[in-house]
Amino acid sequence: MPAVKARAELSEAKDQGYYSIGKAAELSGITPKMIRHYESLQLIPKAARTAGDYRVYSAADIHTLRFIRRARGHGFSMEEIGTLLGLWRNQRRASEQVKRLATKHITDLDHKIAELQSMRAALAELAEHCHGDSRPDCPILSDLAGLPPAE
Amino acid sequence: MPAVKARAELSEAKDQGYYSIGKAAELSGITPKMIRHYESLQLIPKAARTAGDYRVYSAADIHTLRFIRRARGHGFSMEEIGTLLGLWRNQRRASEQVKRLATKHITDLDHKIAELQSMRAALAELAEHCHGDSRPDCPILSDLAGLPPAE
DNA sequence: CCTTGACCTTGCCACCGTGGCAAGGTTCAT
DNA sequence: ATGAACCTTGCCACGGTGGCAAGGTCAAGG
Repeated sequence: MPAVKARAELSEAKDQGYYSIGKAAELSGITPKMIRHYESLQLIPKAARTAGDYRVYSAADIHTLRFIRRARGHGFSMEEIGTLLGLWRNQRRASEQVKRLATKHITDLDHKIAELQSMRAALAELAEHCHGDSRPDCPILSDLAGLPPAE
Repeated sequence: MPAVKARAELSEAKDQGYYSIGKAAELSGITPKMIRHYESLQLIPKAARTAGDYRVYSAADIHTLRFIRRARGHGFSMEEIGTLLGLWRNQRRASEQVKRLATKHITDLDHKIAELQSMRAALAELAEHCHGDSRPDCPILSDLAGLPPAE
């Protein structure tokens, strides 16, 4: 008897406020591919399935996916997002835990920013002294070669 | 007849100023693993081999490896480094080409820096308003959930 | 001569986050 | 009933790096 209702199950699901993975992707801004990936990482619970084995998502699931998308936007790693989701779902969390995670992430970002900035500064300095014309002499290459800027 | 000289070939090579991959790694600051990887990417030419199939490196090879290490330190991608190596080896290059590559890379760095900085600013703002105590209310989670900072 | 240990060889798997493609199944509208 | 649009799983790729395993080579010392 599952076969009987199978044919219409997806549209039934739609009627009841459930979404296919494509629709969930559209609503959350996460590709179907990544939604499946997050499921495999156990970031999100296994989606319910129709008789035809299609995943279906509730409005609450979409909400979770949006949460993930925003967290990615802040640069959190998948692992951190897993923790954040746990805290979000736990009504008895302490805001201290969230803040600690965020603060740690901010210092990570600071390190990355500082690293990129020092690369940028070094390169800008070199590029500034490069003629940038048809001559071969170039302080950038000299630097990479480990020579004094022999310009 | 290769078998005759095989036994001593590595030490012979050493006498002639050639280095094993481990020594090259030590001198260049690049792990043996990555040296092999760069070879497979054709970033560096295939190393010569002893009769025992050990790779051997000349002082010039070490120089190239150092070049790569410095370029990585400036954040250039492998592909960009390939181009830089080509320019370095080409006596008739125009410094303009090098400068263009570097300038492009600087703007890439600027984009990344700006992205990280905006993440950092947003998070810092949220974290600042988080009590960070035992209470569950947290503007960081509210933000991720897409809610107004309901604090 | 033979052993020992340090080094080398190749090859495969992992990370992270994402994208692509292929081969097949389902659903829906015409 | 057919075709288009969607879904399913599974594998491969990127970049750049690390790890591990199973085997070969080399130098030194008993």
